[in-house]
Amino acid sequence: MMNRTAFIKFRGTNSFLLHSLSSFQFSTHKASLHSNVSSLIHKITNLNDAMKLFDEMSHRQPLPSVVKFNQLLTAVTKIKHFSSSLDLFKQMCAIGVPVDKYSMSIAIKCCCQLYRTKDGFAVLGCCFRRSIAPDEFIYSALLDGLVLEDKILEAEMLFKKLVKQKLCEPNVVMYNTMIKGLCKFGNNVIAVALLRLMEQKNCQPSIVTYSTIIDSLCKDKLIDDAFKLFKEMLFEKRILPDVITYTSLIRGLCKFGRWDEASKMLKEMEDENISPNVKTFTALVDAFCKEGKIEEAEAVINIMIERGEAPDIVTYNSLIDGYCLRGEMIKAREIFDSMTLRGLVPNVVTYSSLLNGYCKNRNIEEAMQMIRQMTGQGLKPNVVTYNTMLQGLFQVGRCVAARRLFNEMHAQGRIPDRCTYRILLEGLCKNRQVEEALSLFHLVGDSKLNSDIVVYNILINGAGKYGKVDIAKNLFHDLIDKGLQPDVHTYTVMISGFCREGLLAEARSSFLKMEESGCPPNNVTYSVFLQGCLKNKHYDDVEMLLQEMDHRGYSLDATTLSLFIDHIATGLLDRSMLELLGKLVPKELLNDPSLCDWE
DNA sequence: CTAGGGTTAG
Repeated sequence: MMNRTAFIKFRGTNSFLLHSLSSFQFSTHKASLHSNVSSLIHKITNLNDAMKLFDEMSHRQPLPSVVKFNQLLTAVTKIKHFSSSLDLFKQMCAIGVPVDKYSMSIAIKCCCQLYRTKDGFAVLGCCFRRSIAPDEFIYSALLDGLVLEDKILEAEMLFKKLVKQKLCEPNVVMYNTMIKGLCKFGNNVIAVALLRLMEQKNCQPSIVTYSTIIDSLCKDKLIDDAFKLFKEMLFEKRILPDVITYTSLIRGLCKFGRWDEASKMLKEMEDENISPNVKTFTALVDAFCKEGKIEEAEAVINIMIERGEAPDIVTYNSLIDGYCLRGEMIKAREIFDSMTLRGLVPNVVTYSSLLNGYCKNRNIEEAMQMIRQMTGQGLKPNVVTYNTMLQGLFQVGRCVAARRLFNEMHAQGRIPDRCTYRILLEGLCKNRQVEEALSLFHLVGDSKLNSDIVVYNILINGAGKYGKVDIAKNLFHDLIDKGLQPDVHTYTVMISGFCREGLLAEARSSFLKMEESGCPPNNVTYSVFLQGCLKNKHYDDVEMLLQEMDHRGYSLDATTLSLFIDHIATGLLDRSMLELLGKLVPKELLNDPSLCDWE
């Protein structure tokens, strides 16, 4: 190894000497760095090293070949520093490196990954001007960019144009990108059709093709279809699944509570010598947390640590969210702190979960403190964060503060989404400002926001609660006119509104309409209707309703049960009803002492 | 020296 002085002497040129002296970390490490640029590029793991190397390269006389620069850009792109990579590309142009097709394709890819596909097309224009013929890599990057920006129609147009004008024959990667786009919008059927088309065109689908569609099917709860495709891939195409394919299937199974099958899959993958990785474990952690099974989630984390897989930010976020959902904020904070100690930096998702937890616990002060902490760390609240906070403020009745926050959200350039809108409407209704909610609704008018059954459910519920049954009825007709499909909630809030006004006949006819419309009542509907019957001393249907509930395997909630008990205690209902009621007591209430003194 | 698939929050 050369020492520092020897190296400087060896290099000789002034500019390099000055540069080296100004660089604090100069050492033998850099000497070897010079001797073989390629091997150094290979070892690039952080942006800083890459930038230094670029600087060093650009000061050389003569300049290293464009290939070396491309290699460096590739490395920077691989660590996802797209905008730095673009900067370097511009510098290459500026210092006169003769950029080629590779450089161009990297630049285009970076634009696209930065959600600047438009700029990507501008660079494509440069290609034409410099008579660099774009290849499948370049078109593929552009397609991916369009899909990334949800411009699926434009992607489709580009794809078709490539075929029609014979600009390039779509290959498996391009098909996969198109399939990803279709899946992103839930077009599973068309995605499969495209898979068939590529087979027809003799472009063999790959494991990526199958995994993309399998994942999408799992997300849409079509697990059995996913397995059909999985078997096709395995037995007809003889393509072996990998950890990604397994993880998608396992996530799908867990998410829908099919734990036994999930553990069978886990075993199967281990038998195939495919080890679960962080994402596989995190899928398990997340599903357990969402079901409130935090102990199991913690156990998974312990297993993964034992097996040498470090939980990452997503793993911890799932766990934190699990504790927040259970309202165990002290535990959530503990995980948050331990995560920070492990050097993991909390992100917007972490904070949003905590915020949600505090809001649900009606601890607005802590939530506000959390927002301050997150902005203090340079994180900008996003729509989800604002929505969470808005909901929290409305929940504790702080409508003015909510409005102020809504204005701030606007000022910060965050565009309210359909959830924001629902939260505003619900918040206003819950705080006795139904008129305000309705005028907001009318202000929004015929926009897509109002073609939402949930919006109608909120307003009908709001109107019904404040004795405006006529408005509720109008809203119901309005939604039918729009071609929207009423759901269980819609009928239930209508029934609730009718009952509140003592309009039992109308409640009854809505209830009966549910079954006809293929939207059978659930246990909430039964409870609401039964409470309405009892409160209005309208006992004709009660026994029949209870029997139906029993047949459907539903149970009564605590409120409805205690109302029944009151009615029996005061002699309004006959004690013979007790036997039937006993069958409808939910298991978790059986040990409740308050319900022991029935007899 | 380039390309495509799986994770978290309202």
